[in-house]
Amino acid sequence: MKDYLRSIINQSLHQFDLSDDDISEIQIEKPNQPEHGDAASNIAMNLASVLKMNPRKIAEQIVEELKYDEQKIQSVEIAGPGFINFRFAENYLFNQLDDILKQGANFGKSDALKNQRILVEFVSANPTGPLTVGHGRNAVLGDTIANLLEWTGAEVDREYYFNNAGRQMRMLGESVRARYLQLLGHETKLPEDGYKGEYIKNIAQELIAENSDNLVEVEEVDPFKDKAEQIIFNDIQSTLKRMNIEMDSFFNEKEVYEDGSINQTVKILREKDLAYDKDGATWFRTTEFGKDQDTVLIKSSGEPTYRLPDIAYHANKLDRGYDQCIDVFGADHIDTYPDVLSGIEALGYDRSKIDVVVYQFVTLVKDGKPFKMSTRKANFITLDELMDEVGADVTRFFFEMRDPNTHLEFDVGQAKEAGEKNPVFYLQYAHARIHSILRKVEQEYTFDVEDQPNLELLSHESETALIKSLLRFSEIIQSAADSREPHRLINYLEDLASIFTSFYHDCRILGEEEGLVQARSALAKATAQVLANGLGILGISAPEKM
RNA sequence: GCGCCCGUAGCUCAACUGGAUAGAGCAACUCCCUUCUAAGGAGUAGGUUACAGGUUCGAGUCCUGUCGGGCGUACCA
Repeated sequence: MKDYLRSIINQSLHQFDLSDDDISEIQIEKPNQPEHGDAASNIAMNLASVLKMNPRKIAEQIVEELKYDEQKIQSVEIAGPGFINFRFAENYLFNQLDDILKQGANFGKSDALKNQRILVEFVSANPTGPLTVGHGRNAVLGDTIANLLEWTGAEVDREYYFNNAGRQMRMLGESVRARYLQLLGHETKLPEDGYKGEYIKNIAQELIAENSDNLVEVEEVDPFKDKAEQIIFNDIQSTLKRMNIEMDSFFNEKEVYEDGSINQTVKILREKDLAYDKDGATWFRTTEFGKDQDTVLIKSSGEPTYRLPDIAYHANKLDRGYDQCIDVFGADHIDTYPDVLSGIEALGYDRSKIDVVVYQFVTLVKDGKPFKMSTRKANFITLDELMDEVGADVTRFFFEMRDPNTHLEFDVGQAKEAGEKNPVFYLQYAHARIHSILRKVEQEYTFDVEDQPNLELLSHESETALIKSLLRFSEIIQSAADSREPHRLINYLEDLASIFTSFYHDCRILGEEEGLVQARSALAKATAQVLANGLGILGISAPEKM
């Protein structure tokens, strides 16, 4: 519809002497006030300065020349400072409703990103412990953004990047060893900065079960570290699965060392004089890219900092032919990505292909008090524990319901009191309610399959409002995908559910004249479909009974 | 000090990327279950969008400054 409105406005604009630049962007919006119609354009106001004319005058001229299909548009009005307001024709609404029913589970999909291959990298937690609430936001945002992109036609891969080498992993191994020895009765202390979580003991138990005390004399940390990694990764995978998340690939940082791309990266940077040696370390001239300081790529110990493999890894992604790479990470990593982009650019890649979604921290609120967490100190709440308390659907919903860019307060109490105060249930309830009605309709009426419902019977204002709301679904998906903001979909679904509830109260289905029963059932069914499709994108179940 | 993000109803947050009268949910108050699920609905109250300037037809949204909060600012990840 928006495209149609753009095209007819564009036609009418030919009367003015305008360059293409001036009219490239014809904005169509849904007005806040219903009396302003179903769609509005501010084009006249935007052209006022270019044309040096009164915007209302421009609007009048546009409308005068406007040729539109009366099957689609019922009326066009000029209002306020120069808005052009459109009202949709009923026939158009009925046709579109019919279309929703025909498209069913596919309604809302588009091919806007057809043939685009997109890699979404998210979670990417190193296997040093179970996923915590902090990772939860990352995981859910990444997965939902991936879903949204798939619905707009892109071919999406989900990737988990990790590092199982380095100091943290050695520390993990040492922590397991200490617990192992302790459990076997040896006097030993957990290393300074060791991992104190209960899960370390469980890993040690596992080692005892498999090896009894055979590892007591072992010098290397590997048996402890490897076992820990294996158990923790299994745990992470099962947590993700529980949240309805399935990765397409796991990328080990080790790969960019082994295939030589680390060395290659440094070599190219040196050739371009963007890397140099100082104080025994290798530096990246990030000042060339607007930073205050240069950045160390390789420490004087010979060990690269994480920035170097990060750059090589992103080059690797682009080498794999992705048109767009999206990284999801927390605000604490905000400083690293400009360096990665600079690195990518220096290597000759198009930096605009890397897109970053930064989300702000999660504050867990329990018993009305904020709860600070740290993996190493072990006073964290794992995602699994959270899901034990509130369930997977609620967990996903809470992580999705806010703008990624603002702090998220996750009130466990509110989430748990799920019954009444929880917004997730409002959506699921609306869906279940519709199915409950449809079941009854099915019992009490038998409609001929060939007998098309007469949608023109849907003339109540609650019915019209509901149809209009349903029709917005595709563009909401589009905007949520473009902006990488899943909460827009939630806002929409809540609005839709609320509009449906008004319809539910105003318009009975059972007991009405048969044609009306059929038409309203069709509308209810379309609503359930959109709710189910939307919840599906969010990774939340759409129960038919509650 | 510098960089990024945030500041909207008592609380948690929206506001379609600059549009028309700033909206929801909790909490408070008043009503509504012989009617397809009351996990619901109708209504009342609650605001100088932190503050001060600026840009323009038009600002919660953009720019500058101030105040307040979060996160960074390592040869840690």
